[in-house]
Amino acid sequence: MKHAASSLNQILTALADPTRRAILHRLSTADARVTEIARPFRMSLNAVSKHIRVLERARLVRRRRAGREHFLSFNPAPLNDATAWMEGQRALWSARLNALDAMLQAEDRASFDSKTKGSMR
Amino acid sequence: MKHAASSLNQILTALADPTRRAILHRLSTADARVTEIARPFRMSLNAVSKHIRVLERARLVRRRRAGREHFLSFNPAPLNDATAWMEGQRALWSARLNALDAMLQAEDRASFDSKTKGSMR
DNA sequence: TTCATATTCAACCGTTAGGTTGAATATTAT
DNA sequence: ATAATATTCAACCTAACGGTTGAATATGAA
Repeated sequence: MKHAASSLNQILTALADPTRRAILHRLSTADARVTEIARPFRMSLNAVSKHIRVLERARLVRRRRAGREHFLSFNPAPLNDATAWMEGQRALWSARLNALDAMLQAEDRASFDSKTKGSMR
Repeated sequence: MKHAASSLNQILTALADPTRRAILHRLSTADARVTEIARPFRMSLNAVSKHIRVLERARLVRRRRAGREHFLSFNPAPLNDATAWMEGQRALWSARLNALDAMLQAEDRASFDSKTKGSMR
């Protein structure tokens, strides 16, 4: 897998913008056309159109054309890639904590041994 | 919670850069100093220092100073915020699918009823 | 004290990102 | 055929991003 990093880049940069997250949120409850999606925003239709393209590039949004109107739909699959990466980090992190914990427990055992040995004449 | 969006912004923009993800990956297995972190990269120390600041702003990295050296550590907590948002989208999405499914099943039942009723003279 | 090391600050530079406006294109409605 | 609608394309602007270099600061070592 050589494209994993670059696709992760696209997914995460797509998600990093609040407007795009709002669009995605909207689409996760119902499909919608470009104009419908743009309406609630205070920016131009063109600006929203650009945001949608970014989401498409990240494969978070799919487009189905029907005449002059384009229906957009949410595709949750790429979110798995993102969460997978995060889970990976957390896994490394907890592995490290477990190792540290084991080490400390071993130390405790050693200190207990030495104490009992000392007090046990 | 009014700062949630802006902190999500910071977290996701921090994660959206591959250099920063590499730094985080490195830190999730062991703490390290700035110079240590910078060494494997082909960019200047200053560039890495900047990346670290972005990660700090997102609270994904903590800094502990000891004399002239700064020890950095990974803080996984903000990843929860990010995954929580994604899980939210997926939840909406599957709710929607469930609703659609229920609707289709109801339709099937109706069509079955009308068929049996029709054949039942 | 002097020198070396660890790190940031400050200024700059090229590229990209997010936004605007205006025109182009394609489709539907009158 | 004409007009209205839905959407993108193209050019442009500004601010932010990722990077560089050079100097500043603070601490540790000789």
